[in-house]
Formats: sequence, C-alpha cells, structure tokens
Amino acid sequence: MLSGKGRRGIGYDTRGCYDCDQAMNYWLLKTEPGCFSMDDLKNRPDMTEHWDGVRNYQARNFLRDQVKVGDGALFYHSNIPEPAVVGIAEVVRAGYPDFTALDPGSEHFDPKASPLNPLWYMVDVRYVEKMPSPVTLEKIRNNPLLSGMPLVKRSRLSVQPVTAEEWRIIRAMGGLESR
DNA sequence: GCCAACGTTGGC
DNA sequence: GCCAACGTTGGC
Repeated sequence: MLSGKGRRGIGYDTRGCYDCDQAMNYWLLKTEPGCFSMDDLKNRPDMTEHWDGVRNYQARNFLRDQVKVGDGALFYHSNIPEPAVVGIAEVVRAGYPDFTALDPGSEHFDPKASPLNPLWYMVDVRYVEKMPSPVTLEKIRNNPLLSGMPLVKRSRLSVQPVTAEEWRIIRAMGGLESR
C-alpha cells in the first residue's frame, strides 16, 4: 500500500492509524488561493465543494482509501508570499471518482481516465472556521513539535496526513479553542 | 522569476 | 528496470 518502498524516508505508513475505521483522521489540504481559497469555500452553496484536480498518485491514494466523512482538514494556502494554514474544513463525502478527469473541457482532463477506470479521486469538504490568525509556514517550521510534518520536509504532496498532536498544536497556534 | 525538489515519461 | 530528460510544485 501507499506506493510501497517508504520513499525518501517519509514514513506515511507509520504516521497514524489510517486503517482504523473508527479513528478520526486529520489532513492538510493545499490549494493556491488564486485558484480556490478558503473564502471561495465559504461562499459556496452549503459552504461545500469538491476537492478535485488532485493528480498525484500518493495524494490520490489518501483521497481514495483513507479520507473519511468527519475527518478534519487543515486548509493551507500555497504559492503565495506568506503560505499558511488559514482555516479548518471537514470532510463530508469520502473518496469517489474525480469526474473532471473525464471531461475534455476541464483543465484537469486526463485522457487515461475512463468511467470504468476513473484513475483519479476526490472528496467533498465543507467550510468549518477560519483561523483567527493564520499559521504561517514559517511558524510551522519554527516549531520543533511540527518538524515531522511532510509540509516541513519539503514534500510537495498536496494531500497530507496530520497527526492528532499536530492538529491540536496548529489549531492552538491559530487561536482556535482546543476541542 | 529563480531554482531545488521530485514526480513522470519514455528510450533502451 | 534503469535512468536521463522533462515538467511541475511551491518556497523564496
């Protein structure tokens, strides 16, 4: 599972009990705010949107196999002057085929995908709350307790697992109540 | 805009 | 199955 091999020492398979049906899991979802931002999510009907367009196999595997309804997500803005976790979303639909891969008109179209072999997967997420103060990448890097995060290890992975401890710490750093 | 990291592709 | 070339991500 998980593309085997434990590439480059990032042991995703040791970062939590992702196979436990009962366990609440946490994730970090990256997006370029110029493309889709936390405010965009808030402004959607039901404050809900498909998390589509993921075209990386490792990220795809998380979406397809492990992200569950009720899981928490750190909403991360990338590729801007001050990249940061800006808020919290929750998963409201688990992995299902990403139809944008089948749509020739979509910028995420993938000719290798087909209805019988959808290839790419997405989940649906709903806006929960913004961080009173965004937790910048710089702050995350400067916190030794967060040094295990793929984000800090310069992984470009756009869907990443977050441990319960990291979740708690980042929420607190952003000024959210512990929960 | 630069460029390091790193994922993907394709020739062999 | 190796690996060079190439493309993309994303911090800076």
